[in-house]
Amino acid sequence: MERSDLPPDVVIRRLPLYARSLRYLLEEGIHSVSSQELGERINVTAAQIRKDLSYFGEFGKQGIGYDVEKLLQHIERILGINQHWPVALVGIGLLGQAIARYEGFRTEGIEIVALFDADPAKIGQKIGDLTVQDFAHARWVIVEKQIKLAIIAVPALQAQRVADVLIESGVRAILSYAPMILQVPEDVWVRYIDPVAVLQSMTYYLARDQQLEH
Amino acid sequence: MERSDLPPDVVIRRLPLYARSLRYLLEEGIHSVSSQELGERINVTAAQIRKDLSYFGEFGKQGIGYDVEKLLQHIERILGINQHWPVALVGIGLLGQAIARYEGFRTEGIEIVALFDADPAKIGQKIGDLTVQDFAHARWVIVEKQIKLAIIAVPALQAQRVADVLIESGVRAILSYAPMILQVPEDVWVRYIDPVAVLQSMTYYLARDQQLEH
DNA sequence: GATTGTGAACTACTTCACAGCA
DNA sequence: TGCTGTGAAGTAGTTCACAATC
Repeated sequence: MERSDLPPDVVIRRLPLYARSLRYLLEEGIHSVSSQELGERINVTAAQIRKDLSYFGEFGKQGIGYDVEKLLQHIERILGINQHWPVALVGIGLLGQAIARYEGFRTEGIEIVALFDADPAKIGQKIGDLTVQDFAHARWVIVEKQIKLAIIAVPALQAQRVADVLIESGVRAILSYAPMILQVPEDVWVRYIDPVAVLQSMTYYLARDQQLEH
Repeated sequence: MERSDLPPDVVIRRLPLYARSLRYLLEEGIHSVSSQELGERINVTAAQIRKDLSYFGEFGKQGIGYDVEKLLQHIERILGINQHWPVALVGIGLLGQAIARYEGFRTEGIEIVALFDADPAKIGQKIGDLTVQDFAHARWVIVEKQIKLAIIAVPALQAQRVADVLIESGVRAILSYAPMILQVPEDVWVRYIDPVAVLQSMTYYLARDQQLEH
């Protein structure tokens, strides 16, 4: 393969799963792994893993496999999660609070450093060591802290307005929990967390199987 | 196209987005829509929408487009969300509580009808009109209420054990928030909500753009 | 005139299968 | 001998482009 081939986005989206699995291996004290073994843990074929990694270099040893720690470091470097990425969270409802307190977000490159809400009842409230700030001041904080990544956890109808402000302030990637497709400039990345859509896509298969039973 | 072609899973996963957009159109009082207009709202090409729908039948009118209400009904029928799907939620931490209280889950086919946790401090607690039950009793409840769908919101290391019990009890589709790939029989569907992985995949592009600036 | 439904063409992604190396 | 890295083959998904038709 030409190294000039850009890695497809599907590959980029699998890398965090590889990284996580490698971290679990390390915790178990396993220091060497083959593409086969790694694949079995995360339900991906061995060929897929090898092909994915080949976009970025040669990290394994024939006859042996991969050094877990080294491969993890390579992947973290590729993803940029060896760096520190400050994240803004907008919307401190129940979901926002759960996100703000979730330990899993305090790992590998990502740290929530600012909380925003427009509700006066929420502004000033403390969550962990952070204080909820007025969304009206978001711009200043985002510029000041050089925040490029944001999480949106506001109701559907407010999501676009919030996204517009964030992007204007310098945010370049958004993770949105709002059930609403956002319109953004093409140099901004948006991904969605949409549990309802996910459940509704699974009911298709359940309904179909139910048919077959009768 | 042969109607006998099975719709690919990507198509099934897009249907809930089409349905949601159609509901929003109805709320705006719009009763007719072309594939072009619908596509612009959800950032999907017109051809994609038409092709997707063609797996299931012919729902539009040449020169006109689609009747919003009728198309919505067709899609809800296809997805099986015209039926009622009782859902079990396991893990009533902060995230579980946010999920249990989230209004968005109380729509279109889906209803959380049982809450489980293993923590004695949580068992008996009321959330909305539901009472948190001991996970040890999950099996009986799942069989009794014929629950086929479950949401897992427990820590990573407990997720597999929880999934095993759920599946043994009759659950056939799982939405997991745990950062852990589950091993399940092939007739069980699993999907993941993994915000950390999503954020970490976006840092790739941010890091790359940062490179280009220098 | 506008817009659907759909084969055909195209693009993207995955898997195969094996040379090459430890 | 065992396992990687990778072209080639195969499979899946998207877009094109246009006949059909409202």
